[in-house]
Amino acid sequence: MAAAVEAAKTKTRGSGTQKVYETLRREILAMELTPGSPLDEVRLSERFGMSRTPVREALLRLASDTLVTTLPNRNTIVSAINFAAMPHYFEALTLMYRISTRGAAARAPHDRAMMANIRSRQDEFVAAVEAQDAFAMIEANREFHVAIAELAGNAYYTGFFSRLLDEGRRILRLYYSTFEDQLPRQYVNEHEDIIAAIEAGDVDRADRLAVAHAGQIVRQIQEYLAREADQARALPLG
Amino acid sequence: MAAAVEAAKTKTRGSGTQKVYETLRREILAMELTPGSPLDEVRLSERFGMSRTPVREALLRLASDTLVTTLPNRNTIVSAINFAAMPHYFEALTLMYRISTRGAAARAPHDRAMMANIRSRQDEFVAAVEAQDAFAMIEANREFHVAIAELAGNAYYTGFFSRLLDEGRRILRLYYSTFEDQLPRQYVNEHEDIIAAIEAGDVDRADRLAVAHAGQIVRQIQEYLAREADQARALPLG
DNA sequence: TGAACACAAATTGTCGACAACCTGACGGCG
DNA sequence: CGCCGTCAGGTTGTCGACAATTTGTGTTCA
Repeated sequence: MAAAVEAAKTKTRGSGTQKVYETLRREILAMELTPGSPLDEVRLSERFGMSRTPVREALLRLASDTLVTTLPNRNTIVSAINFAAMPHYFEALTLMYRISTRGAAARAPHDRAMMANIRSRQDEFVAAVEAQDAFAMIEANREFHVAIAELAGNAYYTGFFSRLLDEGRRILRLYYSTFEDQLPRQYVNEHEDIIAAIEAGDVDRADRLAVAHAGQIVRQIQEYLAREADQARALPLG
Repeated sequence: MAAAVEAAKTKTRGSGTQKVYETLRREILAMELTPGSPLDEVRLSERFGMSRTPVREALLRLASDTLVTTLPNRNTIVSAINFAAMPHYFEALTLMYRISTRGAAARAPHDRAMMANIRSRQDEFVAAVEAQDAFAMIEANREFHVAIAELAGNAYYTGFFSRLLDEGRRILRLYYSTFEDQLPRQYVNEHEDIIAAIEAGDVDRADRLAVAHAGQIVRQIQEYLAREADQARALPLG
C-alpha cells in the first residue's frame, strides 16, 4: 500500500481541512473505507502531507455527520451501519420523499427555473445508469432528490433529507455492488414520472409516485438484506 | 466586565472542548450572546483559561449545529435568526410534533417504562412555569418533546426534532421575554392532554392534539412577531 | 477634496512538540 | 495455571509559536 503524499501543490489557506473532509467522506460513502476501519490522525496527516490539526478538524466534521465515531482518548473509526435501525431509516426516508415531492409539485408553477436543475440531475442519473457506474449513479440519485427538495424550498427539510440520503449511500453501495446489470432502469422511469407530476403541479400524484418510488427502493433493499441473511445462515462453519 | 478565568481546577483530559461547547451553546440559546456577536478565539481562550485549540474545536461543533457562522479567514459570529425562513421552520416543527406524538401513542402500549420519563419532564416543565423561569421552561419544553420522540423510537426523527427544537429556543426566548406573567399555563394543560392520548394509545387523538399544540405556539409567536413589526413601523425616526 | 496605494494591526489557519491516557505484553504472585 | 500489577509503545488532547490573510488607517497624488 503506497502511502504516498497525495496533496497537490495548490495549498490555498483554508483548503487543507476541506480536502481531507471531502476525500474521507467520499471514501467512506463509497465503502472504500469499511465500517470499523480505524482512522489514525498521524497516518492521515502523513498521507495528505499536512499537519494533524486540519486532519483533526476534518474528523470532527465527519463525526458531526455521524460518518465516523470518535472513541475518546482512543482512535476514531468509520461508523458502523446500523442494520437494526433500518426500518426506522426507511420510514424517515419515505416521509422525506413524500414531503419534498409534494412541496416541489406545489411550488413548480411559481418557480420554473429550478426545474432545469432537476432535469440535468436526472440526465446525470441516466448517464450513470447507462455507464453502469454504481457510485456515480448513487450520487446522481442523491442530487436528483436534493434538487427536488430545494425546489420545495424548505431548508430545514432539505438539510435533513440530505443527511438521510448520505447515510443511505453506504447501504445502496452494498446493494448495487451485488448485481452490475441494467436493473435500475426502472428507477429512471419512476424519476421521469415524478418530474412530470411536479411539472404539472399535481401534488397528489407526486405524493403517490413518491410513496411508490420509496416503497420500491425499500422493498428491493430489504430483499437484498434477506438474501444476505440467508447466505449467512447457510454458511458452512468449518 | 470581569473577563476572569472561569475554568475550575478539575481539568480532566477531554473536557476542555466540552466545557467551552456547552457554555457557549447555553449562552447562545439563552440569547446572552446576541446574533452577530463576534466570537474571538484568543479572547475565548483567555476567558476559559485554555489554549486556542479546544476553543476552536468547540466553535467547529457549534458551527455544525448552525449556532455560529464562521467567516473564512475572518472571525466567527453568532448565527443570525433567519426570520424569513420562519414559516418553513413552523411547518417542519409542526410535522415533527405530529410524527413524534403519533409514534409515541403507537408504541406506548408496548413500552410503559418511557412514560415515566415523559411524566418527569412534564413535572419539570410545570415547575419552571410556576417559578416563572423562562429559560428553564424552554429547556423543559424541549426535553418533554424529545422524550416523546424517544418513546416513538425513531432515532432519525429524534435527531432532526432535537435540532429543530434547539433552533427554536432562541425565538422562544425572545417571545417569552416580553411578558413574564402566567400565560403558558395553557401549554401545561395541552401537554397533559397529549400525555393522556399517548398513554391511551390513541394515535388519531394524539395527532390532533399535536396539530393543535403546534398551531397554538405558531400562532402566538406569529402574533408576537407582528407586534414587533408594528412597533418597528411606529418607531419615530429622529 | 477624493481616490488609490501601501502599510500596520489583528485574527485565523497551520505547524511541530509535549503531556496525558489507553492498550497490550511481560513478569510476579497466589 | 490463572490473576494482577507494572511497564513500554502508541495515540490522542493540548499547547505555544509562526505564517497567511483580511481589515482599517494613513499617506500620496490627481
